[in-house]
Amino acid sequence: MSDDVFAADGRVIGSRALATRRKLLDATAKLLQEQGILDLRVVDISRDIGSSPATFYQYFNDVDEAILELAKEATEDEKPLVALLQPSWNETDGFERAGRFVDAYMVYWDTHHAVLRARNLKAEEGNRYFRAVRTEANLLVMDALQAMVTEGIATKRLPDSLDPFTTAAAVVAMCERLLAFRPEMAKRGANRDAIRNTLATLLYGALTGH
Amino acid sequence: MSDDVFAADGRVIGSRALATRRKLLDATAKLLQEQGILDLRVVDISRDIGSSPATFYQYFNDVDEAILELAKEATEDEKPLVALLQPSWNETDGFERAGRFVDAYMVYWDTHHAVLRARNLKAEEGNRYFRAVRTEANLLVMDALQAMVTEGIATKRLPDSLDPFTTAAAVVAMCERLLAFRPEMAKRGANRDAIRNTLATLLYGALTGH
DNA sequence: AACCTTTCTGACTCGCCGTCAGATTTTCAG
DNA sequence: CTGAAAATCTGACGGCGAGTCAGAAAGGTT
Repeated sequence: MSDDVFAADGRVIGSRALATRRKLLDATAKLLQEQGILDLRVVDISRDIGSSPATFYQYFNDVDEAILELAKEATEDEKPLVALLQPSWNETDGFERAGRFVDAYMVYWDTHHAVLRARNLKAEEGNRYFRAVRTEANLLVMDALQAMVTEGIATKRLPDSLDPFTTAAAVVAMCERLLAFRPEMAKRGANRDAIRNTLATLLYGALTGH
Repeated sequence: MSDDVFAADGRVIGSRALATRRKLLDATAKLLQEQGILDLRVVDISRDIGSSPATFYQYFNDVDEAILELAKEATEDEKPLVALLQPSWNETDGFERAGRFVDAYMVYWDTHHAVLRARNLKAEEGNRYFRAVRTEANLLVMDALQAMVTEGIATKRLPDSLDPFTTAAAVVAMCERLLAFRPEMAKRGANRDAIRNTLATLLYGALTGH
């Protein structure tokens, strides 16, 4: 397997081109954050790196392809989260570790929220490539979460009306979406610590039954 | 206060125009569902009702305005959900009532998911009007949820590390987002009943502490 | 029927998308 | 160092959808 990066026409690209491609990706991420996916235009991305639209199409067939690449890069940053779930949380340090997981998740979300939001929208609208990337990212964490729930059910701390896979999905869903609400919750008085502790309490309860 | 409906230029419209406006809203909802917000074009909406783009602009300043109207209509359908949360769930019938709430929420979501997704995207991207509509919709249910959590903390069934407002937000977040995952979860073996029961169990636990 | 009001639309300008031929820059053999 | 080949970049263009407006069409009133 090769680490070569390809242009839109399939040829392998050199270091100058690689740098241009990188600048395009960074500009895409920046504008996605500033303007949102609905107002993201290839013209603006190109202009941002002092180049012409044609250059963008040298490296990506369309804007989606660039966003997809960014989504894949974001997935990389999700991998370290798994370590915070293993081994399973126990009664001694479980709640504290749940808090650390939430902290790490918040940093991850803050770093990538514009890209993740775009990824999720595309996935929900049925785009297979974005679905695949989202599923891969979610499964990373969900495998570990699912194992925790299964263990909780086996030791009778959790009711067997919980389906482990669905519970894992629910936990991911809660983390993702609650953080999307944060700006508005802040206006209504819920500060970062309240959110952190509440989320940690809910996760600790749902995953371990303690 | 009047129930008059206005055209984009502010004049009150008659019954023929009202019917046209209705057709445009219905077509917008349909195409939003079929094609997603990223590919929603005024040309298509107009064509769908056998009319010209100019007609659309008689009634809405842009596509957002039509979607906002649909989002307001969806909020109406959320109101009945509140009744399922009052009075608070107790040990006798609580779990069963949680299940009924989840059922109703699923129907609500299935009916309006395309519009709600668009509403949420716009709200998350910072659009104040969509934020206001989303907040209003969420508060409907969250007020009741928050009361349940406050009661659970007062009776020591729930830990006081939970912030009632945040917990209510987390519950709404979980419902909303988990349902968005549903199509993919189905592929991995989680059927409707598993989702329903898991969600009901999690809600019952998080809201009442039972 | 003549006139007035409401509603609809053809036709236009503008800006972005995506393409391609050719210009520019870099590489490297001799 | 030089000149030719390879890699990279871009000006300019056709096509399409957004949004506007003047005037056409439909409907209502007397």
